[in-house]
Amino acid sequence: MDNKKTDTEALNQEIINRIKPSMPKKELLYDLSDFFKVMGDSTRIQLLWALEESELCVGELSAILDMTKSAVSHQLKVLRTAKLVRSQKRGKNVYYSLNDEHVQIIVKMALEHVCE
Amino acid sequence: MDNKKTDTEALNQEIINRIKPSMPKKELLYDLSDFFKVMGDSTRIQLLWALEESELCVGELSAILDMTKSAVSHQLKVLRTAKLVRSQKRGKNVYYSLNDEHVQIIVKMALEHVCE
DNA sequence: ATTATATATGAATAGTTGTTCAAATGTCAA
DNA sequence: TTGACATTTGAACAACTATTCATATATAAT
Repeated sequence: MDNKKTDTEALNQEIINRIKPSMPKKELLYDLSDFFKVMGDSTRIQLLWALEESELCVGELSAILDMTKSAVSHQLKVLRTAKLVRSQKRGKNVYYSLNDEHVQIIVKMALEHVCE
Repeated sequence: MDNKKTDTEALNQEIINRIKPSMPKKELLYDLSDFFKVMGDSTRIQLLWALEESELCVGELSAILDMTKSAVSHQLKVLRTAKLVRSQKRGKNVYYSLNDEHVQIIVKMALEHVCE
């Protein structure tokens, strides 16, 4: 009897058939990678790092990071859209604070990975 | 006596002076954001996800992800450079496996954030 | 040696992203 | 209202990234 496939390919198929259905669905996949994309910028990490210490307004964050208020505001919008921070207007200022407990733990984990 | 600054700016300076020195150094910052950048791609997340189940070669990964072997190989190189996977040549195949325990925990944490 | 298979690589391209700049909005004080 | 301050926004530009395609390398079998 003629096996259509070479034996290397036969070996593959078994494990492929087992793992392929256990892969995450597209939507979850995008949500996951989008989350990491948001974390994958040094400006945004600095913002989260600072906000871990205290609620801060845009001007203060801009002074702490040594960056334009505009650049900071743009990045805060990204963090807000990702629901990682929340904002609250008080007078002329807009105060930002952390919105998610997971983030601090994830950053800590990443630190352990990076510092080894 | 003449205060050079308005009172809104005076309020700022105190908190800025406290937080600014506690910010992470540039190098750590880049290491951190580089790590998240690597995770911030759905193809690479799929690769890590699959490798969590078993050691796999490029052809198998390419079949599981439904992607070109070339594209998979390119992304595996990124993961290898980031030391998230390691490779081992056996015969004609190159087998990849996870190289870091932190990653699985971090992905799990990110999942919890994303699925709420 | 030649052929087939497995993987890696480089160049090219299309798409995405972060910062800057200028301008708009909103808030308070005089 | 006018002016000063705080923040947001949109457009533009440069830098980066993921995939494709063609090709190169390496291993095994004939």
